[in-house]
Amino acid sequence: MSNMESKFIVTTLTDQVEAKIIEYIKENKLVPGDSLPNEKEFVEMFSVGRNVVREAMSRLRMLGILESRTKRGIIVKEPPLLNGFRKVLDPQLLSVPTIKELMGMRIAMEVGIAEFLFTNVTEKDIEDLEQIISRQQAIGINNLSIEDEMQFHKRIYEVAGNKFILNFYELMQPVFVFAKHNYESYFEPINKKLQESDELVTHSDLLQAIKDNDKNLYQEKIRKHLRPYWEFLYNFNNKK
Amino acid sequence: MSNMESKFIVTTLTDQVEAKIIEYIKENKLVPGDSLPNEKEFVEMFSVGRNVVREAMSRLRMLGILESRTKRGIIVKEPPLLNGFRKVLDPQLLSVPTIKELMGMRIAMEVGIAEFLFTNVTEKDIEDLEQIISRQQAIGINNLSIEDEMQFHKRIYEVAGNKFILNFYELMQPVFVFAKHNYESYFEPINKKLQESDELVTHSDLLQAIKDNDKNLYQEKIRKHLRPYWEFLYNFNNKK
DNA sequence: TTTGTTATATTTGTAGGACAAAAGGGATTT
DNA sequence: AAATCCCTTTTGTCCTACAAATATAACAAA
Repeated sequence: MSNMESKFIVTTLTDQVEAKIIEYIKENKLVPGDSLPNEKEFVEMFSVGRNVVREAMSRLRMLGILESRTKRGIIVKEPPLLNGFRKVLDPQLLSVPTIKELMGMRIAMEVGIAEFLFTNVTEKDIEDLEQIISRQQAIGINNLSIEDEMQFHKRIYEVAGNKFILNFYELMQPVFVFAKHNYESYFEPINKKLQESDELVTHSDLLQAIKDNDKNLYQEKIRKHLRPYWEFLYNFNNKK
Repeated sequence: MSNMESKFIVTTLTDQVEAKIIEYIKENKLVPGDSLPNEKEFVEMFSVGRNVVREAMSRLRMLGILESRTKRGIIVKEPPLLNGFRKVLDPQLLSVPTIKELMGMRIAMEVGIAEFLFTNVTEKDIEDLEQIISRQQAIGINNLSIEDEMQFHKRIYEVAGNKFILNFYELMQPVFVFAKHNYESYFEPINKKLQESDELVTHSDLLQAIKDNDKNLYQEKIRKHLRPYWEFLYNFNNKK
């Protein structure tokens, strides 16, 4: 079975059993709600110790693929998509290049959801967004508190109506908050330069594009709005 | 958010220890490369059995947050972002509404990466895309083989230059392949309707927009190109 | 017969011991 | 000083044991 019988054991038994359990689910076409064999049966099926089976199932349980209750056995679940992603998205664990890619992802998402935003937006949504903007308090040049900054964008995602994208955005927030906290001194000069060249885009500008029902303009503006983060990360990366 | 609010929310010791180990990493500001206490020390630190500590660490090892080698102990790693995501992205485990949200994500991404696509694209990239299109063989109305369909889009992502987004797309592929396989009969009528209304967009149309350096047109066209999938899922959802 | 209660057996969660394999560190030899 | 060998530590795996939960069977009551 394991043709890599060398000093470098890259796959542990747990890794293998984890894969085998997933394989079992696929082969037997189990869908959410169906029940799996219990631990003992897997132990016999794979000829491994109970610990190995338990570790493998523990992983799948964490991801939300499995759920087990004492005596009732183990059932397959529809997993929350971002369970594992959440735990990995710790700014402390990620390098700047990785954070830069995440920022690129965010820009792409916010530009892209304009497609949904403009078909879904209602008068009430626009009022909400106006309210949010009116409560914002600028600190320096286009520099809002984390909460204010988040609130507006989150509302945009909500209007767009894709829960997965919204969850995704919320998970990525800590990373951006971290970046903003740690490198705030970088943003001010970038913002200043943008302001001088008349390229600075505020939330009001974004809302105006929504009111005008000008999707292309909105996409252009959201890109520019997020540009300071992007530019900072780009510079940081090059310097390093 | 992702917690299914069942009557009995059971947090096992393993869940708690998993959280505590992450907490330990944060509190001690451990970064990739730093080493953790060994199993025994965690056992004493948290007053639990070794199995519990091992299960918790096994999870973190799977996500790529930890790496352990015999005797050298355990070190913190920069985790691959999509390790956990990959395992839950099994079309067999996901419901149609979830797949629909993923499709929305894809549309947003492909519209959004136009921002990067148009700044990065070179003459050679355009030649490549032309080559890819020339090798494609249509089956029915704008219906390509999975491989042909994938190849073009993958190349677009590559040109855009964000590895995370590319990985993300590649992970989602099986889901879309599954949808296409299972519901192929739905696509033909949708495509036919689009063709009659002159709204059908082929890869050639997309490439033309790139050649013309018309970003807004490209974004409009990529949305329409992906629309059959979207529409199918929308209909399917409503019917169900 | 049906319903309600109790007892039994099964299954997961947790603890802890044992041993093999790997690898760092130190002692020994050349 | 360099190479070699031995000891010890640490992870990976197996095993036994027991507590808690609960499905199932057995039994009692209506």
